[in-house]
Parts: sequence; structure tokens; C-alpha cells
Amino acid sequence: MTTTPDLRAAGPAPGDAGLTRRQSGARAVYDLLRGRIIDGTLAPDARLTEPVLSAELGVSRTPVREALRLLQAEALVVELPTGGVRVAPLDVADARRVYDVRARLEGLLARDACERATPDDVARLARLVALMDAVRDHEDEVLRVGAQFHGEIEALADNRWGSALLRQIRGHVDRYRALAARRRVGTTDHVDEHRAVADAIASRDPGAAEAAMRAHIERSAALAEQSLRGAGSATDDLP
Amino acid sequence: MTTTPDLRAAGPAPGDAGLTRRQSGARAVYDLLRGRIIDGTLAPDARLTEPVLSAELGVSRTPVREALRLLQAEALVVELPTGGVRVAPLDVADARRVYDVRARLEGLLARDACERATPDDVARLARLVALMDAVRDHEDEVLRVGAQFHGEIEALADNRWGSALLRQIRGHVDRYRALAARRRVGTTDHVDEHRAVADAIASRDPGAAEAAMRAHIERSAALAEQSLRGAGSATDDLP
DNA sequence: CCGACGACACTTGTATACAAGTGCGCAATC
DNA sequence: GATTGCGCACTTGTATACAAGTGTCGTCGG
Repeated sequence: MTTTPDLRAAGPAPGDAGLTRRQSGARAVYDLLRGRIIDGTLAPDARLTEPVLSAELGVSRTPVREALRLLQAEALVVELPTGGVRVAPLDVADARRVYDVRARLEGLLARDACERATPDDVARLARLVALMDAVRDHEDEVLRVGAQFHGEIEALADNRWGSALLRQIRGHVDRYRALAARRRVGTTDHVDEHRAVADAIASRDPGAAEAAMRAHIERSAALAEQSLRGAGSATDDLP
Repeated sequence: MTTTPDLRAAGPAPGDAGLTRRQSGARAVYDLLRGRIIDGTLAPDARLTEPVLSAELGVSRTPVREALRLLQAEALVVELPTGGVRVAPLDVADARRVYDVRARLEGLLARDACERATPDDVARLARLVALMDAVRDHEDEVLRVGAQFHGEIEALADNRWGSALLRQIRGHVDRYRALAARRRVGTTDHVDEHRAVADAIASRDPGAAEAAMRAHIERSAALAEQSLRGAGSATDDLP
């Protein structure tokens, strides 16, 4: 039942088969498949074959193949011994590893950001924390502002490699997050943790900034792990 | 002059055009180009076009294209605004960033290795350090054993994500190392640093293991940076 | 002599055609 | 009835063909 995903966005021949067409094609296929894998529409272990994707999306095998290779480089799909690919399995133990890596990378970015931040930047970070505090009770607002905070730090860090590698695993983080979201276990507020990061940066203490950010991510990891635990076969509530 | 690299391994038509042919083709092209970029045969900023590579390697554009995409995912080539690709430029400031990231990742791996190492593993690491000490005067032996040490730790860590991301930047590390090798500045011995890592693992102190490994990489970074400094336009002694 | 216009050659992106290898299912036989 | 052999359908990997966009070079006009 998990073999054939439901990419039934449109028929084979008809015009825009779910992808915007004015984009570069391969990129569009990549974005589409990536989204479906992250949100669970494409179930873990689902086999993806070029001909059926090609037919369902209304493009030739060439862009499909390219998209598949991109996803493979990102490890969102894994290569089968025979040469095909399937959606990467979800493994709770693996989630921990993803967060471990993320903690180090974001920690490094926080350090770099600390070393480059101008007074204006510090003020902006403080404003974001205050804003986050203000919307404390509205969960999605907190999430939105939180993402903005992390984005701001990443931008400040101006660390091409840290960002690149972070981007590499972001898909997987989002994937586990999407899964955890279904087993909602009350979100704890990370406002104080963010404030700790902002304060460390304001104090011009790179080591403290790195440590604070790392601790923050590790706490998120523990939370996510808790949500995921008991998921057993992670495919339980997936289509 | 930098537009056409010297992939003249063989003519267009003739049999094995420098690539082993029994490999998957695209993979062979990828390996070949990757090696040439790392060792400097393909100069930074050199433009790579599918038709000429295709002709010079004696394969069609399809595998060449695939190899190029792989290299792009690894950031060994960068996309031009027009769509083509060129060999990623060498930037000393960037080298520092690469090593920063590597320090965190290898630090994490050392921690994980520490948490999983059996007494046998600890003994093996100690043996490697002793061996390294023994061959202290033979530079390439030191390098070889050192690589083995790092590989052992990575294997022990059994951290898929750490390894994957480390692999992502390894090409760049090797590239800067190859460049630094030409401006040889006496290698300092890292034997003691390795011993510190091994000792921390033997003491079952994950935090110390991580810190020791990170410090070790950061010292390597400083060394590499020193070698690279003054390189100015990094393409000076490149073909 | 300098600037602008036009055509060309070149590039990538996509589609299709071809070849080879592999696993699966069916059928016939022991 | 179980097993083994054959044949088919399917897959990926590669090659080639086609279309569109873009930069450049040459030439013509001011």
C-alpha cells in the first residue's frame, strides 16, 4: 500500500500537472517531490521510479532523473541496490543525530554572528526576542518569529559553509518536525533560550553564544525525540 | 587561457578515454573531474561546458551533465548566472570556514565515538597513536596513520549524518590541503593532539574528546591558513 | 573614429530513442 | 504438489535530436 504515492495532482497529458512549468522543470520536480517527502505525502520507503513520475508529472524522464539525483544528494531518497531510489526511511534514532549535527552548526553560526554583529544587529535580535515574548501565547507566531531569529543569526554569521551544510539537513529536520507535529506534545517556550543567545551576542561573548545556541537546539532535540518516541513504525499515520 | 582545461587523457573516439568504463560512467566522470579539481589540474574559475567535456571524455552529454550536478551539489563547481558551471574559486577566508565546520563535525564524531568505544577500540586507538609516534619522522607515514586515526573515529562514531556532512566538505579540505602542500611550511606534528583525543576517549570523557578533537582541527586550520596566506591570487602556481 | 544593430555560434534544458541488466511470474516437469 | 527453468516486462543508463535563450563578433551607419 505504501508502494504507490498519490501524486495524482493531474493527469499525464493535461497542461500544468501540478508544477508551475515556468520554473526550470527539474527544479520544479525537485521542489514538488521534496515537499511531498517532508510533509509525508510520499511515505517512507516508497519506491520512486522515473517512468511513473515522468508520466504523472507530465515531463520527460530527464528532469525527473535530475530531481531524483538532487534528492539523493540530500539523502531524502536512498539508492536501492538495483539502482532505483526510494524515500528515505524515518528513524527516531536518526533524528537525534540530525539534531546533534544541527546543534553544532547553528552553534558555530551563533559564534560567527556574535563576532560580526553591529550594535544595530544586536538591537534587532533583542527586538525579535521581545516580540517573541509578546506573542508567547500564539504558537504559530512564536514559531514564525523563532524561524526569523534563526534566519537573522544565519545571515549575520555570513558563513557560507555552515549555511550550506545546515541547508543540507534542514529538509530532514523539517521532516521529523512534521512527523512530531502529529503527535503534539505541548510546545515548551523557547523564548528564554533565544534570549540567552541574544544576550550572549550582546555581551560579545562568542563562546557563550555558541554554547547557548547549542543548548537551545539540544533542548529542541530532546523535545522532538520525546514526541517521536512511541511512534514505533514511523509510518503509522502516514498515507 | 584558463577556459580550456587539459583533460586530454585521450581522444574523443578511442576506447577508454581515461575513465575505466566498467564503472557507471557518470560516476567515472564525477570521480575524474573531482580529482582534477582537488589536485588543481582544473584551475579555479575554469569554465566547464558539457559539450567539450563530452567530446574530450568520449561520453555523451548525459553522464557529463549528471557528474556536473553532483559536483555542484558538493559546491566544487558553482553555477554561472547564465546556467553553466565553473570550478569553484579558492578563497583563503573560505578555508577557515571549511575548517571551522570540520572542527565541529569531527568533534561531534569524537564524542559519539567516545560513547560507543569498547576497550578493544580504545586499545586500537592507542596503538595508532603509538604507531604515529614511532613514524614521527616520516612525514607521509604520519599523514597516512593520521588519516587512519580519523577514519577509525568516524567508524566508531557510527553517526550517519556527521559522516555525510563531513564527506560533503572533505573535497574542499583536500583541495586547500593540496594547495597548501605547494607552499610547504614545515609540518608540525599532531601526534600529541591525537594522543589527547585518544586519552579522552580512553577516559570515557565525551566532552573532553569533543574538545580535544575540535582543538586539533583548529590547530590544523591555523597551520593551513598560515600556509595559504600570501597566496594572494590563489591561482598563481596553478596550470 | 565610435556607436549601435544584426546575425551567428554556442550554450543549456528538454524530449525521445536505444541497449542492457535484473527480477518476477508462469508454466512444465520430476 | 514442489521445484526448476524459461520468458517477459520493467527498470536504469546512455546516446542523440530538438528548441530556446544569450553573449559575442562583425559590420554598417552616423
